[in-house]
Amino acid sequence: MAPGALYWHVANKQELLVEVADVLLAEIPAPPVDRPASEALVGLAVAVREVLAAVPDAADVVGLAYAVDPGATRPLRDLARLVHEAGAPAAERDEAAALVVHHILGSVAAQQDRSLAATIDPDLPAPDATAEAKAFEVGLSVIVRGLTRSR
Amino acid sequence: MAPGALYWHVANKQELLVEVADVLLAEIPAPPVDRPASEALVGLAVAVREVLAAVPDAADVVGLAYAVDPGATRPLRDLARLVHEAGAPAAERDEAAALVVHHILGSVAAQQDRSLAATIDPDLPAPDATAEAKAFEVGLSVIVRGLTRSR
DNA sequence: ACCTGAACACCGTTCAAGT
DNA sequence: ACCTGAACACCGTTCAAGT
Repeated sequence: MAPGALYWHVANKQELLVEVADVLLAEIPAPPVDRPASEALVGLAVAVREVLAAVPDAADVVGLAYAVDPGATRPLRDLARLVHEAGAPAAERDEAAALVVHHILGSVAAQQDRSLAATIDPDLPAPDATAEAKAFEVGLSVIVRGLTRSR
Repeated sequence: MAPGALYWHVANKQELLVEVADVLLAEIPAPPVDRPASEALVGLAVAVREVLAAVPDAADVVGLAYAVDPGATRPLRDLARLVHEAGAPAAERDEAAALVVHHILGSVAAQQDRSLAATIDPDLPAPDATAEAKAFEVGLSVIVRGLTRSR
């Protein structure tokens, strides 16, 4: 297809990227209902992070879509609901959910930045995926503590 | 000056933006020593966010620099120290500091994304800077609670 | 309805030539 | 040492013309 053909389907590049982000997030399974909210929240956040970590530039794309419409995708709506059930007051639900999303996207972007930097400059160490995931979960646990503390 | 003249001073645009970010971060005052760490942490995070929000692409640029070398700039070193003093165990200090940085950069990127989207699509609301700052502080307070809870 | 092909403006970058 | 001016490749977007 010629590049210009895309503009029959979307108004601009941003709109295209939003649809790409939707497709990426759609393959994430719904969180379990028979678990504590804080536990389900951690599981969902880890799942979202895993999916995005595999896709170059995923953080930018999803970040743009989320910034424009935070409730556009089901996994991120689930995330906001679980944040509330895990202890965030209703009035602070969206702000606390944004914190979780920022941590996910920041973690993905940092890992991809380190990976890119390592291929450009061979002196730099390539990131270890399991260590990155573990560091992410440490930050997550700080958030979860902050949420449960607030009810 | 002609645009090409810049390339006598820097290798590429990314390097230029890194220097811009460094200059901006450098003018952030050191946190006060006569205040509780959690309070100083909030003040510093807010100051960093304010400065970066004014610079296009600041989140990407600082994110890349931080991913490669988290301790490169003084304000971000101060941030990691205050995170520790606010309650993060030494073993989790860097991971908790990364959480704060992710929240700062995510908040800045989201605000700039929304601003850009509003100029492209006039139906979308332009972001309100003070509301954005307030939402950021709600997330920050969740982090601070999670930190103080962990000691 | 959907696509091609050619065009346009814009931008990051290079480089020979100037002072 | 530092800058200009012209060039280049690349990319987002438009649009008339095709099927």
